[in-house]
Amino acid sequence: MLWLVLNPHEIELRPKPVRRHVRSPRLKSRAFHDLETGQIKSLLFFGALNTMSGTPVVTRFAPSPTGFLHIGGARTALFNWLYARHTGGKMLLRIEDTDRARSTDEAVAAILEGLKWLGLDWDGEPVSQFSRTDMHKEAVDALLASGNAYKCYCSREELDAMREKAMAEGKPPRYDGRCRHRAPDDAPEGIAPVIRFRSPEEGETLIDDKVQGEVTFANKDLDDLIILRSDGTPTYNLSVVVDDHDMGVTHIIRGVDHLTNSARQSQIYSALGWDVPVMAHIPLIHGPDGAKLSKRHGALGVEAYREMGYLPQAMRNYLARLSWSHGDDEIFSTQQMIEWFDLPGIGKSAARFDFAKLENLNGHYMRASSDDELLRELERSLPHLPQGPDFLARLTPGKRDALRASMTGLKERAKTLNELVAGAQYLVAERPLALDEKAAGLLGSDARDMLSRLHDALAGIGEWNAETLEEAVRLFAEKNELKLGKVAQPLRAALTGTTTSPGIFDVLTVLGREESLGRISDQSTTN
RNA sequence: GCGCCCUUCGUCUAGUGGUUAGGACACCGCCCUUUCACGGCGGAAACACGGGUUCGAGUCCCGUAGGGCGUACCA
Repeated sequence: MLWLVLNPHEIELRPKPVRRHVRSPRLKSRAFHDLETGQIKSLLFFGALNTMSGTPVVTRFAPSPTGFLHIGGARTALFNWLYARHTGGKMLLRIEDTDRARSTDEAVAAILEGLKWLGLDWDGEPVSQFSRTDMHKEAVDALLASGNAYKCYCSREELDAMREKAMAEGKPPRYDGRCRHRAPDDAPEGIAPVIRFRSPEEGETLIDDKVQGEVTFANKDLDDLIILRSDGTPTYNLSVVVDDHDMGVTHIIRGVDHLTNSARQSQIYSALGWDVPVMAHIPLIHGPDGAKLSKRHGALGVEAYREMGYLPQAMRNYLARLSWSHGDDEIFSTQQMIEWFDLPGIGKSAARFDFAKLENLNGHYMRASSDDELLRELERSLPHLPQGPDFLARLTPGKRDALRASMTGLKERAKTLNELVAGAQYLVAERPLALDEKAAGLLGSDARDMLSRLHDALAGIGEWNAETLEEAVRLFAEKNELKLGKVAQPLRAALTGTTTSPGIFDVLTVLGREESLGRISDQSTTN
């Protein structure tokens, strides 16, 4: 809850009937329209109740489409989603595209795609804030009519000068209110005015935030903000209030960078005679070096994480643990996350993004996946992975079977899907295999001699399976008075071109007799 | 500059006046072992600093330092 503390003088000055003005026919009809769809009604029946007011919880995620969905936005979306799911409420999606110059359709698509990949769904259709400007303007008119807003004719030059002057005097840079008391008939010629909100000059505005606690702002530090641009389009702080109110948002969960906005919005809510939703301002995510997240420190679009081979469930789990905790629990299913998530579990300090931990979690989820699940996930992801398309092109049905058969051994050696692809390269490689440096180092002339003898020993095997192969290789090692490692490592190098792979008998089995013997032969002295 | 917020191992965090300050990641060592992993066991590692309040402060208060956010006709 937020509320506004007005000084008595301010209240007297203002025309009182704010409530009547805001009930414009349009706003009212919207509300009825919602009721007619039956959505509200069904919510009342089936939705969990917001303990604060007894109404169903409605959260929203409201990104601005000026770029991809970055990691901070993704976590904000996750928290909103989690809270809505936890309470049995709804999460709405609203695209804050009122800045036409900076908003793009590509960004909208990227945000939607990012949310879908993360597995965060929303209720209803995404709402374009820009499409609702008529309604926003009506609220501006209502504010104007009630005396809670006024026209300002100051030029940008004047405003800049104002700011510089205030800075020089060590005061907060703010609008000095010079048009605040201008008489309506005192309009300068030929200047398209902006509309400013008439904010209280004294007293303070208190935000009772579910995460930040009670935060107080002196009203003298909050200047008269522009709510309608000179081109007649509404600005963010006004639009947000109107939309959140109209869309029935009960809980606003967003980054702390909005805290000051919330103070101003709280004043607008009051002037409009509306209740302020429950607020929860969550800490931001910092880069690994503690500085603000930037493109160089992990503020990548979620699609970048997909390209790095992370699993959505790992991302969800990792993101959930940033500034939120449930005791010592570290790894939990999405279902548990929903059960456990609540606002009191959110801390106030910012968290650094740690790729090492994300990777560990990702490895955990890969290992925890069944072989089939992981194979499906990999196939879905291949188009997005750097080596994916090439790998996919080589993945014949037979090799896909081999991949499936090798998954158990492969997945515990990979922390990302990219590592999984790298580890599976030997399955799709063509003879003769290229050897990496370490593998080449393993294949001296002694080893190559040994390989030709081993080739002959294996060629005579009847049934080609892990058991018979292990028996044969161990026997071979014994006869040649070699430790198993002395045989297995060169064999691995010949079979995979690397020094790292799943168990060597599994490799032999999956590759099959012909391919295995061929690869061994390729590296033998006599072939 | 001004306003608001933050500060427990390197990192994410538990902790709500009395704990040997716990867990996880990362790191180090050992075990397992055909490689690499996985797994198991063990280790090192923190209450930013200074004042109060209290019989007793990581926990409450004040200050200092450091950090973050905000300060637009962006959202």
